[in-house]
Amino acid sequence: MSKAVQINIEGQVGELLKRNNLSVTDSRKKILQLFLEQEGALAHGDIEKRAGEKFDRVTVYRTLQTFVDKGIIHTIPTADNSIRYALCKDECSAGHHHDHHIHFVCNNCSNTFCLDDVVTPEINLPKGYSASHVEVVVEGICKNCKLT
Amino acid sequence: MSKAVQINIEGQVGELLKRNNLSVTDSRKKILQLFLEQEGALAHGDIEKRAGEKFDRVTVYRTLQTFVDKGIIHTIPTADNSIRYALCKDECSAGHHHDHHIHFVCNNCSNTFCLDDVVTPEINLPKGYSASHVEVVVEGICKNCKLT
DNA sequence: TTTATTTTGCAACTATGTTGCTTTTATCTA
DNA sequence: TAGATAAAAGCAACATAGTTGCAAAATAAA
Repeated sequence: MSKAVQINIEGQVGELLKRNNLSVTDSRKKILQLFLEQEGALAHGDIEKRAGEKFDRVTVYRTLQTFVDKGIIHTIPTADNSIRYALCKDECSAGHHHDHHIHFVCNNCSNTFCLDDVVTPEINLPKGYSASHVEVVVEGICKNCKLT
Repeated sequence: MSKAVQINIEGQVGELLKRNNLSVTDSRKKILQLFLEQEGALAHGDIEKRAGEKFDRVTVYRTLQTFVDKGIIHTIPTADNSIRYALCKDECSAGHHHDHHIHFVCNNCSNTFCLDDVVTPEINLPKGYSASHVEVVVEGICKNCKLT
């Protein structure tokens, strides 16, 4: 990553935290930075590793929970029972997530992506059922891994 | 449950195990019976509790894994990071699951149901992505919990 | 019924997630 | 900018979830 982009991300991080009424701390800056630098989603374990063993495990848990609560990141359930986290788009706010896109898990690189342009389909439920949220996770091969 | 139905289920259980080349043991019978008696899906914890503390935790893990491998049950990922298990329809076989239905998690009773009649929709993926499996989990209120 | 194979239970271990409390850090205000 | 106040981090201890190796027990086969 170029120096210019690096500086830009550092600027974004402080902004984003303040906009959500969060005090700006080292761990929050570092973890948020990881998300901004990263194309796909991150699991808790990834973050612990990539934060350079600088922060306590508990801090990572609490930071992620705070970010979810504030609508900065959202969770993605996957078949292997390991929750992934990814940045929300701007429409999300504290206590109110508005992510209607689908998620894609690559069977090759095992990265998880938000496909922001693919909205969740309407599901025709049987009589008596009513939906409040629809989660779609597609498994397959991502565009970086496809055979050309 | 009536006596007649009970006997019928016990019969099914042995059949189902033999058909899948599994030796018929107490724990397999008991756990499979739980699934047959149950409308919704079961989490690992449910099974441990409802098997009456008769079996070792490890046995439950291994039995569930065996059933998944043989195509007797399938897993359902949920947002709270607790995998649920449910019976497969007959089309599934060892190493080859064919479940194309969607799953429904009730926010009231927190039961999980397979909606076998609702097939997973076609998803239009961006260029470069290819899908091998689509998982749809709908949250909301189930037909047993709806206000009438 | 005996033998061979599979499965279970146990013990120990690793990983994952949570809670209470003290110390440290960030923010607010004078 | 320094001190007061509020928030977050770190630590320790704990709770839960999941795994592995191995000996004992149960099942299936001969």
